[in-house]
Amino acid sequence: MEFFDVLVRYEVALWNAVDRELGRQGMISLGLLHALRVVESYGGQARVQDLSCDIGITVGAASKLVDRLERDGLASRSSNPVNRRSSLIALTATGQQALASAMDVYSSAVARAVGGEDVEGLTGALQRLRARLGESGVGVAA
Amino acid sequence: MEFFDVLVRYEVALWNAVDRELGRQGMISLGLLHALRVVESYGGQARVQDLSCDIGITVGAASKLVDRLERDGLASRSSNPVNRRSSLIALTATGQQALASAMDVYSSAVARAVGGEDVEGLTGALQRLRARLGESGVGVAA
DNA sequence: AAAGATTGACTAATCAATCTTG
DNA sequence: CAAGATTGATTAGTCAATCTTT
Repeated sequence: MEFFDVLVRYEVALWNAVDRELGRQGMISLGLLHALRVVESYGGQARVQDLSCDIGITVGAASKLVDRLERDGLASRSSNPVNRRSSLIALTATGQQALASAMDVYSSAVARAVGGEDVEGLTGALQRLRARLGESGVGVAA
Repeated sequence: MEFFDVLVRYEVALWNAVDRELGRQGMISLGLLHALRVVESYGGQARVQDLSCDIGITVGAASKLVDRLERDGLASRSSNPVNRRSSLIALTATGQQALASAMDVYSSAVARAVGGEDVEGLTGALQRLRARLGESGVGVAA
């Protein structure tokens, strides 16, 4: 139980700190950066569902998120030739630019935040826990 | 960097899973539970600032959160005799009840989610990182 | 003036309903 | 009908401005 509290508090604190650091240096918000990284990870073939799943928000929220990305010129939808129900989302040149410069600030902020702490073991433990969560059935309809 | 991604993804996934579990069993949301626990931790003497700090939201958001708690009959403000600028927030009987029954579901959900995994070392590591974050100056005006 | 809180305008989530394509 | 996405109503957050008390 204690574990959950500590995890949540640290995650929130780290997120907010990195987000403020991005803002102070004139970059996009961490929320947007997070989204752009997911889009990039699909190599210009991301679907709304992919964002929803990888970011951990609902499909509706992901759809509106893509609206904002398009409105801000960071990404664009194009029709999927294989399946006309969905569209494919790719970064624009502006989006790639914004991603790259924000990543510099992000990387150095995270590095500074964790300091010399050995974080590899921690990362592995969190990955195991994530796999465990899937198997646990918590939050899934009986 | 990888660390940050893994941390955020796990935290979001765990939060959502526990929140769904609470909902499925007719309990208050995890966000509300989180707030009630903070209020309780101050023993009926919580200020808006305390919620803001402990939850990691702005003071404005915390003020509105307390509005909702009052509206739903879970907590109430009373005037602080020592300092009339602030008021003191305490759980109502209904709030204590809601907290207690939600905590049962919450505890068993978290326990089930982490399974047999040894989480003590992990908790300690996260606490060290949190202290480290404060010292790092990330997200603080130069 | 600073500390504590509140409010208003705006931005992002949620869920449920809906529309389109397979 | 199922899969994929969008939309509308509601709920929570952010920031900046304001009000009261110290």
